[in-house]
Amino acid sequence: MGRAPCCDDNGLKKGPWMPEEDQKLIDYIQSHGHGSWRALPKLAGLNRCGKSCRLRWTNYLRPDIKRGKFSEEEEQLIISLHSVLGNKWSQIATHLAGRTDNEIKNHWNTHLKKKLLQMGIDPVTHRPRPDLNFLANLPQVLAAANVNNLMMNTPFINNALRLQADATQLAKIQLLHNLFQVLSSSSSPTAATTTNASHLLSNIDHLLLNPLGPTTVVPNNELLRSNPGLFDGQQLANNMNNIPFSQSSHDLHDHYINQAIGDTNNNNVQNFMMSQTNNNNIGSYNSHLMSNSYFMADGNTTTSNVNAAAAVGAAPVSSTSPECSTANQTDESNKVNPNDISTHSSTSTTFDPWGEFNLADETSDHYWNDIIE
DNA sequence: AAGCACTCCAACCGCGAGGCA
DNA sequence: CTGCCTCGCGGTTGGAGTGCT
Repeated sequence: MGRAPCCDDNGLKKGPWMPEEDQKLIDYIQSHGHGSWRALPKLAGLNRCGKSCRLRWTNYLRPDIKRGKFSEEEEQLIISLHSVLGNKWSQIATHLAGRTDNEIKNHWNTHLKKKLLQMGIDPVTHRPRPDLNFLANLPQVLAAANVNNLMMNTPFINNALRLQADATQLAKIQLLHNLFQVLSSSSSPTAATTTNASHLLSNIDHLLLNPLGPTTVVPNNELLRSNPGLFDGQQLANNMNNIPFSQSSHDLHDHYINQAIGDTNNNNVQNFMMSQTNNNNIGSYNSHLMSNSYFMADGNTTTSNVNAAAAVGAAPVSSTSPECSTANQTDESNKVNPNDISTHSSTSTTFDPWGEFNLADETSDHYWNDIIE
């Protein structure tokens, strides 16, 4: 019923193509075009089904196919496009000249997916993975990110490395946010805890923007005393098992990027980024959001991000299009319309959200490593 | 050198969309 | 409107290649 007959039923050849078969296919298509793929094998003298011929031509023999290793730029573009389009390989392929959907799909499954996973990024959602397996690897990721921080001070920022640092920063944010949730949902909170948690939560917006910035402080000893299990690894793990990476965090991320992205001409954003960079935090939280929205906070754009944005602009993904209705699709409502780039504002702040808490000396990643370990 | 495990990618499979009678 | 047919897409597989013990 409506299905092309299986090759098996017709005694047609399957499996790898011989050079002679390739040549017959090339010769025929070059002189006649492919026409009906179903009819082609007979006309070309091939003992193959039309489907097999079509695949061989489109994935291998087509003259405009570019072979060889994927460049760094191509990889970045694939990642960017995948974050927008999901597993729409054919759509992604239209933006990489000479690459086939099959090739891109293979490269994604064999290389890029692993790369993202190693960086603690969920290859489906392009967000940091909320699971504890990632947290178990966080110290290594943090160590790697510290090395990468140096490279991120260069004008031409490597997007993959940026993503890696983003993962680190977001993992911290996630940890921070979940700690607050643990605090605020404590079954027997002390008055001090309640006050502290309330204060923290009321200022979480700022904390999310600047969780480990120059004014980083940690809760004082009273907070720790009243929550003896708070920084206990096992208890933290148990608690976090029950707390999915909260959507509200995502919303806050997007909220802030929407503010920041509109301010690429505003020195505040650049100053903020610089302050983060100078404090070895590189504003990667922002850059994650920027990369998700295709633009960098410092006003620079990477080729891949520009291309991705252009791709979206050129071929908008409609939520009503059946082509784009899979579960894998990224939520377009979270994306920033590049056309809106001048409509937002950002503020530079010196507000200290930790307020009542004592300053701590531990402002480095070691502090976080210790918490996690 | 042999055996095993793992990686990579060309090719296949099954499904759905769309055209057409 | 219905059913047949073709095409394209995304997921999966199998085997060649490679590295390790």
